[in-house]
Amino acid sequence: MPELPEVETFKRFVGCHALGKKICKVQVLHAKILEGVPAERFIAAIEGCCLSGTLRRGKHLFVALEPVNARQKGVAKPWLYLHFGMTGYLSYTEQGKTMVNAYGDSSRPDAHVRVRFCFEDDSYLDFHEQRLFGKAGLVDNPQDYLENRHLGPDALTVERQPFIESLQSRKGQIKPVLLNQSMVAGIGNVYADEMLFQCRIHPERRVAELTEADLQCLYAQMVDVLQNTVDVGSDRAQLPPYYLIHVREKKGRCPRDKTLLTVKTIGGRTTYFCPVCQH
DNA sequence: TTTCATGTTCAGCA
DNA sequence: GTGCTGAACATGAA
Repeated sequence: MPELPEVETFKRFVGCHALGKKICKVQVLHAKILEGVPAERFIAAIEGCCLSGTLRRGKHLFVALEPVNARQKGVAKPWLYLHFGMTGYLSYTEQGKTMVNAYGDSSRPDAHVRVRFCFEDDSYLDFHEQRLFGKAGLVDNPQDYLENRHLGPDALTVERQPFIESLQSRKGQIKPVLLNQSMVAGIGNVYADEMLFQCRIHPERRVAELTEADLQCLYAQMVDVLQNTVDVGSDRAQLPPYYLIHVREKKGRCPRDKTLLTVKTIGGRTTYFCPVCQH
């Protein structure tokens, strides 16, 4: 479920708990999570480094590695790359106490740890990913990596006009366009539904049919919805009561008019919307 | 036992 | 090249 706000929360989590710490050991508990790098090389590249910075675009997180010992100094280090797939999250454990993001699952702490980064002070950072759709890897240059994947600008930093122009350059239904990471990076299924609900736009509307007001609203709500979620540390329960997210379930009712929500597959993804107030 | 899930990528077709 | 559909990936919950 991690979309942009959750990954931003993970980024801050790393910044808060792990930045500046030296990694003395890396454990790869499930090699399938690694993307394009053998476990030995992944481990060798990271052990002995400090985590020295973080970078995020859309749902992609990069952590800068800085060599600590003299032999490695001056050598260009790759970045640690993390993608959280559908079920990924981080936890940090110090003196037997485990901290998990609001978003994470603390009921079965070790069940899906795929990579563990151990620090010199005996604390450690765990990358959890139940379904193995996520990825961990090494990237020489995050910009090139994102470019090669045709990733669009980040949804929280893209400016209004470029966003609207990019939207208008696409054809088809609005919802699949919002989910297209090459248009804007970071919007996932849940927040796409939320933006459309807040703007009262039907998810199957063609982009070409949207009015100027619709486009302006989408930009404003994209920023609002994502920023509001970041601001509550991705604890969705704290989002405003009029958000669709609280009733985004079978038999859920529209927060505005209490109409039974429609559930429909649009662009291959389960979509919730109010058949009365979204059109 | 079967269906479904919040992400991404790719094949195939128009 | 774009748009659209469906499948695949792996796991567990309902």
